[in-house]
Amino acid sequence: MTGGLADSPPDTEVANRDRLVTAATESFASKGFHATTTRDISSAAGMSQAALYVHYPSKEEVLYLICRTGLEELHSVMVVASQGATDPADGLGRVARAFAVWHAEHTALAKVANYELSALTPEHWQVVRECRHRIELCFREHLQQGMGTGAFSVSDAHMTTFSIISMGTDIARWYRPDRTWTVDQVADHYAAMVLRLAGAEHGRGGDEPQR
Amino acid sequence: MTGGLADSPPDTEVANRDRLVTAATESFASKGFHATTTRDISSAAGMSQAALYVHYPSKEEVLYLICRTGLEELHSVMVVASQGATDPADGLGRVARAFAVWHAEHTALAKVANYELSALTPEHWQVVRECRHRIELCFREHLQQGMGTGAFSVSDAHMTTFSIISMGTDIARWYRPDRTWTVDQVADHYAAMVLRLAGAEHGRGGDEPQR
DNA sequence: GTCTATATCCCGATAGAC
DNA sequence: GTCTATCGGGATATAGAC
Repeated sequence: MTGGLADSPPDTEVANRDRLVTAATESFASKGFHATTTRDISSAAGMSQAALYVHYPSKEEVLYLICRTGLEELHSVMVVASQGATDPADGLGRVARAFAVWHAEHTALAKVANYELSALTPEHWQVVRECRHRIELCFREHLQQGMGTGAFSVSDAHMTTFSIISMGTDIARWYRPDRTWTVDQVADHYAAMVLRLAGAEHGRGGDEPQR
Repeated sequence: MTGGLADSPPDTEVANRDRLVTAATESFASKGFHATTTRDISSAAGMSQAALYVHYPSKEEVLYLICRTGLEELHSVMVVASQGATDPADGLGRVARAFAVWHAEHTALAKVANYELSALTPEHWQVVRECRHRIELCFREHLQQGMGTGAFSVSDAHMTTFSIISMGTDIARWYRPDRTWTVDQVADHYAAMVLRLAGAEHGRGGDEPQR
């Protein structure tokens, strides 16, 4: 870019950029943004403290990047999961499952994107807020769709949506991969609970079409 | 205590102690422990920065006091609420209701006691951890009791307990008193959702005894 | 792009007068 | 118990050599 003849950038540069973000995500998740120093991040990435400022203008910008890209990825996963759903319960279940899988597989990222937002600048907080709103809408729209068809029975879609999201995001706080449950078990249980919250139990037999 | 003749302590002393804790709770909740300075706390309480150290040995001790007393109070509220329950569903519903009311009425305290724990010393964290465990047990015992009698239908008591607590604690993050819902509405909705998670719907009629 | 060294600032906690 | 003043340490971010 700056005038060299070689046009294949050395891999170490992008690797360093990425390692900084990875290290920051882990530290922000475990100790919190303000308890994490730029030395923590840089040394975990195998670099000097000053090297961080070559790649990112400030510690807060690193946080912003983590939150924004993380939530955009989460939203994308949810949208993809909902494609091809056959009915509201199927759609809500798919989205819930994807939500749980993502939170179980990206616990550090999820914790940062959910619990460190108060450290963002007002401008960055606005952007992240919109990401969160889209995710919220994704759940609520599925919920309201089923309420329209009679597949669900929900007294308040907003509060129910909050509860669904609370249950799911908190998976990132209590789930440990090396423990009692697999990611699939957690996701299955979560999806079942979401459908219970939606009041989606068709009688008790299970799959029989409603007559 | 220190030798004075008067034995009625001036009210301002206890008031100052309390105001420091109140101010710290608010600031820890909104900005986080590490983003809060001792000057923030003291000035919000109307005192100089050094005055904090007359009443508490360190900022971390203030956090510890807030978390411990807060969680003990919450547990106490839950125990009292469960007294006089007629059956498992009634008991779980009462505990859930109390849990929701407390979180809606003490949003700052609840946020600190749930999301600032990583700033505690290892020793203090152990104590707070036990408080949290008792609260968790309170829910899980009611759940398992109903599973024993057949009143509830739950595939995994531990995961369901986590979800119940996640839904409830997160009320402190989204509930605003001056908004759409009253505390009672939130508590009613939460209790109903908890019973859904427990699978406590007896058929569909409601109260009829199971035959 | 990475490093060492440093500027600048602010924090938690203490000292000592009143 | 409260205050003003300050110590010692460590934070973010920058400067400048390589």
